[in-house]
Amino acid sequence: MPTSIKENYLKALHFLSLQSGVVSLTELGNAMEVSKPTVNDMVKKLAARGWVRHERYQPIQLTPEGHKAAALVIRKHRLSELFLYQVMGFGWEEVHDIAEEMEHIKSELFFQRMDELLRFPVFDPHGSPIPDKAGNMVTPSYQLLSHITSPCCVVLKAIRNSGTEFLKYLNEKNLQLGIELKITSIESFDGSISVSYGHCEQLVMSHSVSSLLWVEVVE
Amino acid sequence: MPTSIKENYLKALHFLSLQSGVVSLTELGNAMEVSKPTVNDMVKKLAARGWVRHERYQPIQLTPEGHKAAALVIRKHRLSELFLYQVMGFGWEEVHDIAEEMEHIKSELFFQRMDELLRFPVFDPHGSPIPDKAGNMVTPSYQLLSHITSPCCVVLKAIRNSGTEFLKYLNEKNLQLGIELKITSIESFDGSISVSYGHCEQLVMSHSVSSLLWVEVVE
DNA sequence: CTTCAAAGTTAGACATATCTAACTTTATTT
DNA sequence: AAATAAAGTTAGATATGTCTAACTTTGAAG
Repeated sequence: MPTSIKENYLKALHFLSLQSGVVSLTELGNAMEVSKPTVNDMVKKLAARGWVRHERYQPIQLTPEGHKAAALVIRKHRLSELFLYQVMGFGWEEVHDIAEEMEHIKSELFFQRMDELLRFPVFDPHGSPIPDKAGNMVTPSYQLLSHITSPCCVVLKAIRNSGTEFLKYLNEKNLQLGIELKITSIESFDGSISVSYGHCEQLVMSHSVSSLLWVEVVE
Repeated sequence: MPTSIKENYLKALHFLSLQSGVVSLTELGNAMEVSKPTVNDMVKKLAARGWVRHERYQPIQLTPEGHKAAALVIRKHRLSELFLYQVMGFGWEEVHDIAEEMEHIKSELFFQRMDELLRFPVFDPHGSPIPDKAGNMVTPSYQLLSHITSPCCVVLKAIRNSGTEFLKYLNEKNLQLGIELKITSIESFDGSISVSYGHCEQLVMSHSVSSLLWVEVVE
């Protein structure tokens, strides 16, 4: 049985290994805000349970079982977020922190009922895919708004960061998932992007904002 | 901050001290299913935090702060039970175990929203009172069905034990809160009670069943 | 191809929550 | 009042998750 601390290590390993597939001890330690010896010990325990592969001085890799265990925690997290949003009426900027606690509830019944009530949803309130009971999730091929190189129309599909502050910023600007953004200009020197949408004539987004928004180009 | 383990000790202390106001180390150890030295250590920690009063070789007593801390955990538990029952559609026999996990969620926002959605309820699905945010709860003056001495009509108001097995038994017999029971006879030698209600002509309840049902006499 | 900083490991420590075995105190029983 | 069982305490051990300080390995730069 993974303790909730081990579940958090698994989640961190999952997200950190998205790019290269492997994770360094130091990276994991930074993500979990613990020292290197702590990570080192924990990685041994995770390896003993078959969730990671690790050889001395080598980077860490999640095993298929580790990936599945991580996905099932992420499933609980994202189902919780959607439940908080849809059933309990929380704002999308409030759900992450509460879901961070709910994801460690062990009762399978609880999440099964949630899943049913929400009609087996595939996306959470931030547009992230919800893994199914087997730990599989869809992998939409969105692009980061910051990667768009020429003016076009895009639809906002997902938010890369579910931190409260950033979501509050989006609320202020009336930016919700599904909204259509018309890109009017791209400043190549600082990467800022001007968009218009809804009742907003022009919003200039810095690169640090546009790099957190997943979009889909409208043909 | 009480860890979830300390919260469980506080709950146990609350329930065990209902009768006499004090609790022995041994009683608490039995309730928590831990050894006496473990209880002894924990009691020192609880005392250090001001939740219990304890002198060597003397019984343990919750302080007012301890009582309040316990009541706030019980509040989270009972709110969760009602939420699971009313909003999520669980049966009253399913909610206890899930609420046992939910009660340790720290987010105040979560329980505040629950409270609002449920319209500030005063009783959980088993008829137990829900403490308010200050830790105060109503104390209804019900009687145990097993204490009734002469045939009369009573209304089932609360269940003393929220264990799954007992509640499933009540489900089978179609016994719900609010139902009116006509007591037709009382066997003084074994304490069994015959009742009729709803579509049931006669049900003979053993003392062990009737001593778990809180009722109110109908005038 | 040596040097050296970054990455990783080891050793030893601490806090929490638990245990068993042995000892002390309290209170009841004769 | 002495004996004794029950209740409570102490001592010493274990598991988990964490730390700092010191040491080793790896790999990149000169």
